[in-house]
Amino acid sequence: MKTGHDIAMALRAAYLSMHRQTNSHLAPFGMTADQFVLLALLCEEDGITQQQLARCASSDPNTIRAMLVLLENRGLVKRHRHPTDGRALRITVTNKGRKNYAKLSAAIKPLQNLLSSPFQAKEISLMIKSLGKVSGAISNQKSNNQKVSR
Amino acid sequence: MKTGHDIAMALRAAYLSMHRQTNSHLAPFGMTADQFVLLALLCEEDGITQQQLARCASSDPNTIRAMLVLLENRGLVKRHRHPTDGRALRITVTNKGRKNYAKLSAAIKPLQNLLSSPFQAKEISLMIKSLGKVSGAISNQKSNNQKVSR
DNA sequence: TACATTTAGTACGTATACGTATTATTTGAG
DNA sequence: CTCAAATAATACGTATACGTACTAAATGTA
Repeated sequence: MKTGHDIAMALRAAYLSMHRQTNSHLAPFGMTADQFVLLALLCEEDGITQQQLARCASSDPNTIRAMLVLLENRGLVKRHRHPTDGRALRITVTNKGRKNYAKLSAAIKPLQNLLSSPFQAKEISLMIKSLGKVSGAISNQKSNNQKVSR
Repeated sequence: MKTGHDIAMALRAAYLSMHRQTNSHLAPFGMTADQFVLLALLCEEDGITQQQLARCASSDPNTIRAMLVLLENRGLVKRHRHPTDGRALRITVTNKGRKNYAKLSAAIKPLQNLLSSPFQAKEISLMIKSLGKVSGAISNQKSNNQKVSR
């Protein structure tokens, strides 16, 4: 009988494999898998804040900031003050960033196809739904620490 | 239509959520999710080498070494020279390590149950099988760089 | 046996993940 | 309007992930 621990180990193995392979595909272009995720999110929704980006990327503000600094130093994104919220920074993709994204996107297409190749369309949506259940079941757990009124 | 990219993002979200939650459950005991994985593997199969551990944990020798050094400094594992292979190190769990494992194992049981709770038994094995396909499809890709005879 | 090749481990550097603490700004209650 | 609470970003520290380069030991082959 498979347990939660088995799910965890399978998830770990799949994620780490994918991450490693993605990194090795993108390394020749001087980009990491995680940087590519940010760039992809930003190209879809330009001008969002670091906070929003952290949520979309399932990451946290500290990590996002560190990555954005690297991307900004390479001229792929820019961080502007938010017009109405003086605390926030809005992130936009530069032209160079968009060009890079297009190139990289093409470069990893084969890997993405490989990722979906062992599945039928139905299996894919089923797996994605299952992965969503995992995220959901677990992240709701956070509410313990979240609203401890002090 | 869901693509390889959608799989990747769902996998990322699920893994990172799980990892974060596991860490926060284990932090009160001074242990990380990844250290727990090593300890669990070693309790199952005591005396394996760092290489084998790297494979079982879907990780790499550098990472494994760093983690084992931390665990050894806390007296949870020991690294002995392999009796017949002078290059290898065999890792064993100490009594303290086993006691810790038992305690931690109990501590994260609720989280593991939560992880499997949104699923029926069949769904679980299906998801694990799918995750295995992902790992398999992708890690075979490595053969490109693997056997370039020079 | 001699030597090229492979393998296990290590050293070092960069990128991520994320907890905790701090600062600046916004928001909301009175 | 005033001030406490919430929020966005940042600074800093530790742990992981992993590439590359190196050393030592094992192995296979001439």
